[in-house]
Amino acid sequence: MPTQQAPTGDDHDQPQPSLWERLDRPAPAPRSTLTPQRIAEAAVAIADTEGLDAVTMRRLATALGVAPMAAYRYVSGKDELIELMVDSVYGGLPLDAPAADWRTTMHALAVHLRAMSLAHPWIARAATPFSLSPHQLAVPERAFAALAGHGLDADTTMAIFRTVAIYVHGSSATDIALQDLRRSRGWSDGDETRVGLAPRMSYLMGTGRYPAYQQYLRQATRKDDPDWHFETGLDCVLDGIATHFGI
Amino acid sequence: MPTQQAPTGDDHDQPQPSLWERLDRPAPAPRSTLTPQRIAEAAVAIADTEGLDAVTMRRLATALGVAPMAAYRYVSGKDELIELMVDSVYGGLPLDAPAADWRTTMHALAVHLRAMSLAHPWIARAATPFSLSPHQLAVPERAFAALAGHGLDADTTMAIFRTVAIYVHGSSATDIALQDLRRSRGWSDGDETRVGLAPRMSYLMGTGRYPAYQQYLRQATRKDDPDWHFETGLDCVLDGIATHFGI
DNA sequence: CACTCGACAAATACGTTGTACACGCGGAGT
DNA sequence: ACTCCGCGTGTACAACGTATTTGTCGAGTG
Repeated sequence: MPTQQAPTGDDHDQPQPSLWERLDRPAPAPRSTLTPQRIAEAAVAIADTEGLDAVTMRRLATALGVAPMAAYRYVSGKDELIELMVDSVYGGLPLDAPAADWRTTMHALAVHLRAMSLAHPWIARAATPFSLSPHQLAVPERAFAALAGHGLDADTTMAIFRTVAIYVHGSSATDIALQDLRRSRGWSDGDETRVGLAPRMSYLMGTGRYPAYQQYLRQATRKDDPDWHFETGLDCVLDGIATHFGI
Repeated sequence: MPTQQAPTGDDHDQPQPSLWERLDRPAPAPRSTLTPQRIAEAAVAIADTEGLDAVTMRRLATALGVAPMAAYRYVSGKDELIELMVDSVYGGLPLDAPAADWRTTMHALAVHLRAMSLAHPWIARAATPFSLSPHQLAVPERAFAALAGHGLDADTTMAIFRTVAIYVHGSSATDIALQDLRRSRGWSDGDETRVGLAPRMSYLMGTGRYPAYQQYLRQATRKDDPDWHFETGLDCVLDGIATHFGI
């Protein structure tokens, strides 16, 4: 029913709603000042607790206590909203003073980036490692500074940073994908996940087309240790940089 | 939550026969015009030419010449549709016979995976490198076979594959993100992109907060050569594996 | 101090999406 | 020949992003 509760229906009878009528109307609209920061923080909070898909212009608006379209004064659309969210999170990245050697600095950078991704599991899906936002740019800036002074040319420096950044980004994204699968299926620990995946697995292994993979499943002992995998891969990447460029 | 539709009572054996299991059971009947293969191919065709967002259940249905809901007989929802699309593309991956040494095999695998990602630019966004679909599983299977015989334990073997796969995936995803940005803004070559990005860039550089990055921009000469970056990073990763594990 | 006006938020509306549900048809098994 | 089951159709709905219109606050001006 297209009902309309607007009290201004027949105003020739009563020029304006009476004082009492006005009095218990919901709220005089506290005129909360909206800022990009507040918008970003609210959106990040929603994404952190309910996932990126829960970040809806309407949901964001109710979280901010404003009307659905209010945020459009500050962002041109949802894409910009997400850019804003990503930059906001990168703003919280700890960029400690560069260590003596490049490797320590790059390792620390990688660890911090990973921690950031895991704390905001939506960010890997929302961001490319190389967007041109102020706080994201601070990451290559730090890396370039750490790599300077080894006689590397600009392209090589970028290639090194790119390789590390991509590895960290992809590694976190992989961990998070599994985490999301778990959450969406309601599995808590690794064993429950294995049980949940068992039908699919036993079908696939039953085909006999994956003997090497099957052997891996039987012998592996660190399948549930993403940190070990992360560190091992990162060491590989850093070792590779060191030997490939002799630094 | 007691959520189980079970429209027909023959599934008390197994709750869900898992897409893939259903897939290679004998062709149900020639009388139906719709098959998972046809659905997957049509969806992939749409995604290839118009992007992943253009893959809509309705759009897919019209491409197949059927009613909007028809595909739901074969996939339980859009998620399964995308799984099907990804597996279909992986099915076209050339897995040539393993070479003598692991490095050649892994390098070839990486190159083929990259070619596949660039040919279907939506796939990096749609897939994790480690989904459990039949054709995707063939990739680690091949890698494990290539790495066998070096005395590596199962966890290490997986770590190596994981590192390479993540690098390839992330590298392609990065290239594609830039490509998408170009296409969405209508920029054709690298120069046009630079012109389009100039305002943003000059603002950011004007803040003076990124001296090292600014220097990179001045000195770099291979900014538009993603293949060079890919190969350089891949060589790093493979070198790292070789030295880290002494193989 | 009254008034105007521009900036901002509210309200409403539209087109599109994924998908639940009930229906009709047509060939295979009895 | 009749039945039944699997397959495609049609209709419907809630939720989404966002364009457009409408109201209202508060600073600037005389």
